[in-house]
Amino acid sequence: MQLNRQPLYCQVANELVGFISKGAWKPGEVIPNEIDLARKLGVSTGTMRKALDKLEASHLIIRRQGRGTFVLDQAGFDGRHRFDLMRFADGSSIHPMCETLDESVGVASKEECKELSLDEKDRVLRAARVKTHDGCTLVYEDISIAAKRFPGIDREVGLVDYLVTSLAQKYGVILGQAIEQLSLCEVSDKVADVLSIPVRSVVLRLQLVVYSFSGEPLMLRTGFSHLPNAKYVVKIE
Amino acid sequence: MQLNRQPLYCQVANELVGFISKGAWKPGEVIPNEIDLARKLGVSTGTMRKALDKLEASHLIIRRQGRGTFVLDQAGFDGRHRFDLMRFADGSSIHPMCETLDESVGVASKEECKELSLDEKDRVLRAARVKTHDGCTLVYEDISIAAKRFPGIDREVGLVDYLVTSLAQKYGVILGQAIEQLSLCEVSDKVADVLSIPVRSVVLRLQLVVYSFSGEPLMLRTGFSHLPNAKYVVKIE
DNA sequence: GCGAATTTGTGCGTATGTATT
DNA sequence: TAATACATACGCACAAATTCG
Repeated sequence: MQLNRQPLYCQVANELVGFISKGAWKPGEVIPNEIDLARKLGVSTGTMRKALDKLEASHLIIRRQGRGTFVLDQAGFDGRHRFDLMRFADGSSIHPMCETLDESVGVASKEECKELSLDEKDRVLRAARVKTHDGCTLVYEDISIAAKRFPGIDREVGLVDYLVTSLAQKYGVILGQAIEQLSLCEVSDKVADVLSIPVRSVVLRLQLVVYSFSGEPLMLRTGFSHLPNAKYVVKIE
Repeated sequence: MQLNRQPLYCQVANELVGFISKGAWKPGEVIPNEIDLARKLGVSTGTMRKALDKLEASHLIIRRQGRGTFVLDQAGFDGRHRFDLMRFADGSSIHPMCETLDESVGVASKEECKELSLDEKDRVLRAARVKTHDGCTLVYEDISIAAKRFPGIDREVGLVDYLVTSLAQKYGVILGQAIEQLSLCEVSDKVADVLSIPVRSVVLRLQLVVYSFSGEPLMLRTGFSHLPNAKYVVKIE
C-alpha cells in the first residue's frame, strides 16, 4: 500500500526544502554534511546526494568541495538578479537604482487572474517603479504580487520591497522557475513620459511571471523599455 | 602520473560523443544498453550512467525507461527548433516556411570575426532568408556559417541548408549551447520592404550565436522582426 | 489478458580522490 | 599536517515502464 508515487530522493528533497522554508536553515548558512543528513533522514548517502543535486539545480543551495553546502541567499548578490536578463550593451551587468512611483492594493484584475491563477476576489499588491542608472531610465515596471501566496504579507502594505526574491525569502516562499514573454508595443503617454521618449514610440514589453518551487505563480511583472544602451541576453542550453 | 585531470565520467561522455560525431550511432537510433556500454568501455554502471546523464542534459540523447537510449535527431522535430524562441501570440509553436533570398561565400567581416572567433582570412558561408507563415513575413535573417568548423562544407556552396541543426548533423558537428542577444533598432530600407512595414520602423533585432559541444562558435544569425502576432518566450530556470 | 524479457530508474553501501580549513 | 566535506568511482539489488509472445 504505497501511494508514495514520488521517488524517495524527491521526498527527501522536499523535506530539505521544508527546512529552508521554515527558516530552520538560514540563507547563507552552512547545512549539515551529506553523511549526517543521510543518517538523520534515514536514507543512503547516494539518495541524499541525489536530493541535494536536485536542490542545487533549483538554485536553492550551493555546494563547495571541502567547505560544505550552503543555503543560497536569494536576496543576496547571487540570487537577486536571477530574473533580470537585461545587460548593458557591452555585456556588463546592470545594478540599477529602483524608484517606486506608486503602490496600491486591490482585487485581481482580469489579466492578473489569468497570469497568476487567481480568483476575482483574491487580493493583489501592486507597485509601479522605474529602474535607473546614472540618470538614465532603463525600464518602467508594473508589479503585481499574489497576496495569498505570501502568508502574512497583508499586514505590510506600504512598506513592501517588491523584489520578489526578498519577499520570497521573508515569507518562507521557495522560488522556482519563471517565464518571460517579450513583445513590441507602443508606449502609453504615461510610460513615454517616465522613459523620456516620444509618445507612441515602439518599445519592448517584458512580461515576467515568477513561480514558486511547487509551481504556483507568485508575481507578475510587466516592463516597458526602449533598451537605452542595453540589450536582453538569453542563454539557450 | 595522471594528467587525466578530467573525471572518468567526462572522458566516457566524450568518448560517447565521438561515436555520435563519427556516425557510428545514427540520429534516432537506439544505442547499446547501459550495462553493455559500461562493460565495453570498462567502467562501472554508475560511471556510465553519469556520463549518459551529461549527454542527456546536453540534448544529445534521450532515455526512455523500458525502451532504451536514443540518439537525438537534431534535424528532426525535437531538435530543430531548439534555438527558435519565437511563438505565436497565443503561445503555440511556429513552424514557418523558409525562403532563401540570397547566398554567398566570402571572407569574414569584422563582426563575423568577432562573434565567430575567426581570422580575417577565414571563409564564411552566408545566406539571407525570410520566415513566413500564412503569407505573413515573420522575420528576416542574415546567417553566417564559419566554414572551417564544418570540414568539407566548402564543396557544397549553393545548395546549403542553412539550418544549423541539419548542417551540424551532416558534418558530424555536435551542437552545444547558444546565446541570443535582443535589442531594438530601426530597420534598413531593404528589411522594411521585406517585412512590409514602414521605413525606419523600430523592430526587434535578434543576434544568435550557436556554439559546438566543445565551445567553438559555429553560426551567427542576425534576425529582424516586428513580431507580428508573435512573441519571444524565455524560460528562466 | 498476462507473464516473461529487456531496459532505464531508484536505492543502498563502500572506498578513494580532491579541495578547503 | 590533520581533519572535514564534497566529488568520483565501483558494484549490487530491486522497482517501474515497455515490448512481445
